[in-house]
Amino acid sequence: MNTLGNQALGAASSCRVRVAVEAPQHSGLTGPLDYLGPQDLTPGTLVQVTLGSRDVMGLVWDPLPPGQVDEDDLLPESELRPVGEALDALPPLSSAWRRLLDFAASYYQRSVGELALSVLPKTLRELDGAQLQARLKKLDKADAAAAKAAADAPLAEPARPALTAQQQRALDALSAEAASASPIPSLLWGLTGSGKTEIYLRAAEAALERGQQVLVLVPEINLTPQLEARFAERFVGRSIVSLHSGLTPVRRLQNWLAAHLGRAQLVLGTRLAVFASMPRLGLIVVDEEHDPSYKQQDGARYSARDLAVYRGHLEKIPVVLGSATPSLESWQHALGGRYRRVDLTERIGGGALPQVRLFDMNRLERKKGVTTALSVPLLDALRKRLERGEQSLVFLNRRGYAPVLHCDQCNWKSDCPNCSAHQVFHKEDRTLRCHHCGVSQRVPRACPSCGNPDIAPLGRGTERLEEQLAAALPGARVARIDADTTKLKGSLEEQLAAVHEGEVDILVGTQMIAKGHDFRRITLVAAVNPDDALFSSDFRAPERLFSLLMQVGGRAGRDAAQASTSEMWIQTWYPDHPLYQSLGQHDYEAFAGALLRERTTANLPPFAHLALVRAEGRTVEAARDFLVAAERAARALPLSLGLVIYPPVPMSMARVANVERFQMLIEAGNRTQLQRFLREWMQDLHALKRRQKGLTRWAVDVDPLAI
DNA sequence: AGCACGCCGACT
DNA sequence: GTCGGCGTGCTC
Repeated sequence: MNTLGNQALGAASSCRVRVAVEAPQHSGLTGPLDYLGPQDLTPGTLVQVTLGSRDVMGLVWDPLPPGQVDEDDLLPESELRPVGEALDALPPLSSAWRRLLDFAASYYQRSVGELALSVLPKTLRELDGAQLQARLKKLDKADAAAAKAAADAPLAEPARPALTAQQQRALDALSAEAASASPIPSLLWGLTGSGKTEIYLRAAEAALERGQQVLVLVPEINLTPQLEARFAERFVGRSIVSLHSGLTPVRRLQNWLAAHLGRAQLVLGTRLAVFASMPRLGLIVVDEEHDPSYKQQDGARYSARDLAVYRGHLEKIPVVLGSATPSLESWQHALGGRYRRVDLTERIGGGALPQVRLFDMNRLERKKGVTTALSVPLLDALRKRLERGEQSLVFLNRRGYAPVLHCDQCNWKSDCPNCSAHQVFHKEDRTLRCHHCGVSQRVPRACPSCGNPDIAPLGRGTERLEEQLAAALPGARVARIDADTTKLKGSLEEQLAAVHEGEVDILVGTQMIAKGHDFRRITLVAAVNPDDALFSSDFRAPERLFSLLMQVGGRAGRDAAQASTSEMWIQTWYPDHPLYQSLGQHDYEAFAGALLRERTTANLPPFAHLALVRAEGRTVEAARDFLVAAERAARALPLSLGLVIYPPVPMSMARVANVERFQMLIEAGNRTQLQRFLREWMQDLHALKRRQKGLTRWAVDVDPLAI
């Protein structure tokens, strides 16, 4: 690395520079490392540095305030290595951005370097100075051309629908917040179809007019094109880019640069976009803020929604969190006044929410050996839609034909050889497949254990439901949309188009069809077997079920003319369950209230703060022993009152792909307490890891979604 | 995580 | 003799 020495020597004087380097979490290196660099090296600049024997990308970090420097910990300058080439063609990442990353790294217990570098586009990390300059020049040219084209084209005034009185009030509330010197986040609580997107558009418009950039987060990649189209239509001539993991590397770099250089006025993206560098950021929108996809599930397990709120606080800009069924965390914040609640309770255009009918499955006469997936009244209701030429949607969140094959002579079940789960029977291709590790085999002709030829499917998935519907309703055009029918690229769009074209009478699907798609002609939605989630060990399962059913229900009655006749059927063995009762009234508020009371007594979030340490090993012992040692280390730390350490237990899915998994839970009364404890404990865990043989991985999950 | 260093077995 | 197996430990 010759180029670097020259540059370091060329500067008037070299001094100690802190550089966040791309060292993985497991190195145990947390903070930035010290290097020697020119005095005028601006924090936020990308630099090439040597780490051990290899060259890695680093990011110049802020010097420690003099009071915080621990002289004893400091390596003497003579042992520091010089920084390499600086990519100073790129404007430095801002101080606000660095503070966001400092916070995120420390909150989620990762090294800043690892986090900061991992949220930059891969291509950027691989570029050298000359390549970067070439890229920037190319971008300049493209920009100039686009600007010229925009100037030449007459600006058509986009159609802006008139706001309802309620929307106007909501927008006024958001504007008031935007005008505040340090705004608090707004929780936009709006039913499906109540016009939340229009509010986002108007709020964005106001920010753009102030010359600011706007960041809009959505939970899933497949929701970006839709929203992007909506924004593009409204903001003709403005520069809109998207940021998500589905982009090609070069595209991702281009879009990231456009945001970083302040040229993209709107940035739309999934959770990783919360780290987009935006110098004039003026508004952050988090759509469907309750969605679990905002929580990263590997690497640094951050919550993009929570970081969006923190970022808004840092930059003193408004944050809008939108949802029909807010997370209990956000709801509680709104109740406590930390967020401003803004309500949209009416559907646009006079549409009504479907009437909810709870069908009590206990009323079915039970015939031996007959699986009654579909009740007679539901079939009648479906038949009625069929006769009227209306569409129905039947929702079952379980793909495949049947979740398990069973031999009733010897009690054999189609267990997965690698996981603590059943292999699912897929009739279409005659396979048994594990949905966790992917292992697949042909369906056996007879019981592999006792030879009984009469092995039978137990329970039902979407494949079987499709079959049963077709048999029960001759002549109906039944279609199925789930992960199996949409494996090919573009096939989801294709199948949705067929539904829109009216080529389908009854659509069977998993939660895939719950989100975003605006089916105009559906007047009946049925959930045939939603009960499982009521008794899940996951304490957030009811919240998710409510939200999912609300969302699925929202697919019906979008067309005002048919809204009055639209229905949502729920087949349940527990029609009196409070969740269904609240759902029947479309009463999220009552439901949230009841859940919050439960959470208070059970001391669960949002009233407690949790962290989970997970360990994976080749053997049960390896995974368990690591956590046993971790527990011992934890108890040796000075523990403050209210901090609870739970003993290690196997995860609910104890084995996946032949990996044994254990976890242990930490519960704290408040965030600071949890943070302080974790910071200490992490040191121990890094040390323990090195001594634990057979341990494949371990990770800490702060604010875990499921425990 | 990489990557080097190091200390033992089977090859040209 | 030395090529290479992957256990151990470090990276400013």
